[in-house]
Amino acid sequence: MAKELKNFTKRSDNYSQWYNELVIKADLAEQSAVRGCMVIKPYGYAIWEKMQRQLDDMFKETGHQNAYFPLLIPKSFLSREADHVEGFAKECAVVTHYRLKNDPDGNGVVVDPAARLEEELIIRPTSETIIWNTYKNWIHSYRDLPILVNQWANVMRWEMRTRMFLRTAEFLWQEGHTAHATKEEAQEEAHRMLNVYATFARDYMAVPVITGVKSANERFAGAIDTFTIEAMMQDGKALQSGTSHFLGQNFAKAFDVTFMNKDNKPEYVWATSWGASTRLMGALIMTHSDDNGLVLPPRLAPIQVVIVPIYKDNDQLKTISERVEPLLTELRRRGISVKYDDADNKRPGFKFADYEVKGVPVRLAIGARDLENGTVEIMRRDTLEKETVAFDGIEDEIVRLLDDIQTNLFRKALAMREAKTYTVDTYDEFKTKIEEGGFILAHWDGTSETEEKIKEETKATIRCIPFEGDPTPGKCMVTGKPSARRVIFARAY
RNA sequence: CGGGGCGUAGCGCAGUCCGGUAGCGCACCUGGUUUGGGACCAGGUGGUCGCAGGUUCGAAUCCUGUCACCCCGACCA
Repeated sequence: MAKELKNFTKRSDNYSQWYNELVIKADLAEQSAVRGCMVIKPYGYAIWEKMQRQLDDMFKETGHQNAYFPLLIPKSFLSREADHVEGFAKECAVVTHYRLKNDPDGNGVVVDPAARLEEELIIRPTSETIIWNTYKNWIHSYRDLPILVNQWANVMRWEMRTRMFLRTAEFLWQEGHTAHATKEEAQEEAHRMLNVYATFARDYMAVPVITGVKSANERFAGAIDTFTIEAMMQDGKALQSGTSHFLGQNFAKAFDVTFMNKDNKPEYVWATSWGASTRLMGALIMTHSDDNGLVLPPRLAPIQVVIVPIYKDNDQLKTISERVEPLLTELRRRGISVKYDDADNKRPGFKFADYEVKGVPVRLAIGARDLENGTVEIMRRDTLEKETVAFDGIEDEIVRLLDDIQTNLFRKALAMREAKTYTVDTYDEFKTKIEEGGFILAHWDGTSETEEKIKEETKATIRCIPFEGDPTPGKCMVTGKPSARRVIFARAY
């Protein structure tokens, strides 16, 4: 076993440390010089780009268009919606000046006190306020509706504790902001976009998610309803991976956005917003990866197939390259991203280990022995199984294998979640079980007080009130009061 | 903001208790041999020891101050 792999922290030893090392060793990202911020490296960004492209296609298919709004938001905008301020005020970065000058004492530059802004600007923690301030000018009549806009942007939330991809001070995301003439239409939109996220998670990330609605405590600041997709990581903790909000008329009222309906009566506009961030990268990493490094689902892998030649001299390399050339062309023709790594400054063993850490789904190795026998060695990253197969017709085998890996990853993740999902009826049992990690289905009386008490005593929160699953009513495990149905509890990231 | 830790070469660390010429591994450079699971040998480059004071003939080491960063809590996607 290779030196570095031996030093690689195991999932079972320290899950957080394993995650951190993985992000760095797989070349996804690193800590930046700025507190709580992250540098996304080219390989990590390539994965994000694939996610972005796919999500963007799905947004377009559901009738949305992209636009861009400013990074800076006047402070007064943020205070218009009461709950919204409450939720974000504590974590906002604020721009107070617009100029620097040379330090009179000769110590570089200082903020020029003469250049103080009359009204401070907030670096957006989310864009509802600036967007609704803009929508006011866009919407006059029911004929202007709906507005279905999405923005790809960065936002900043000054978190006290950060972790790469899962919680960084600055993060990349998309935020959809829609405006509708009726309540029903807005509610439908919020559900539609939640389903887009759930489909994306399932079909592309191979991450099974539970869809549901958040309790009042966990609701987005300013929303009437927050819908969520919740995923389970391998340590049993929950990760909120995307949210969709039904905002009612809250922002329309705060920013005075009305339209004339068909009856020539003014009405407040109904709204939704929905977002998914680079946190999805964290979900992807933590769901599939193992003690050998990253494991990527083929549909999001920047490199789906890597081919490593094994040779003793240039003549051999030349023969192998000639053999491989038509295969590269054929795979690319089929839309498979393939890398032929004939770099001479790394030995094959190093390349094997390196692509494994980086999660490349399929690896081929071809050497003199294979040339003689008309074979090639093929390895799949998810199971690490290797076999030597006929070179002819390998394209079909690769296609089949990529497909199989994609399904297998989802199946494994789902099996893991099911194995760690428990149904519990008493609070005592709950307290024991929560220590093991995982999702707990339990009855809850629907009050914030009970939820708060459970959170304080066990660190577990209600992840969501699921849309699917057993809808049978019962009694709250804490208070014994009536419960409409079981909800999902877990400790969360 | 509370509680703990750390700061020494690009990275990971030892040296600090007990002051005496700055060390190790990885990486990097040169040459050679290698190439089917992270190669080996030989030689070499690279450090104001976080910063500022103080004690001392002499400080990475002792003292005072200060600044970072990391981990555990409170906050959160």
